Amino acid sequence: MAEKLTENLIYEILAVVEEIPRGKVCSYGQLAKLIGRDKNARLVGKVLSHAEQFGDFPCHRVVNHAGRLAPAFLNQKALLLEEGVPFKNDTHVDMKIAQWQA
DNA sequence: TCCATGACATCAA
DNA sequence: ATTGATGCCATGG
Repeated sequence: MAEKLTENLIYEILAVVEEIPRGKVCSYGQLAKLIGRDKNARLVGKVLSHAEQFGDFPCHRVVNHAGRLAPAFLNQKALLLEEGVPFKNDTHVDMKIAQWQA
């Protein structure tokens, strides 16, 4: 029973997350806007935190607006590196290049 | 219903 | 770059 966060919302977010091309990343705000809830960036994060439980989603391709990685996602950096995402340093992605353009 | 929390965003200093 | 404050919306107790 995973659908606690408005099943509909989850579907919209995950649908977009799945669309993120390899080697690219997306910000929560950008994602929120794509699903029609530009103010619900937090919801996106909350949903993504559960996304792994719903199935296999590239939640590691989702970072905050600063290109900062998730707080409890140690493998994220390695995963993104594997996909060819350019890092500015150990904690930030080069959004300038890696941000996904929908 | 009210209050607290949150993998956020944006601005000011 | 870092910290603090404010906004925004949904969830859970």
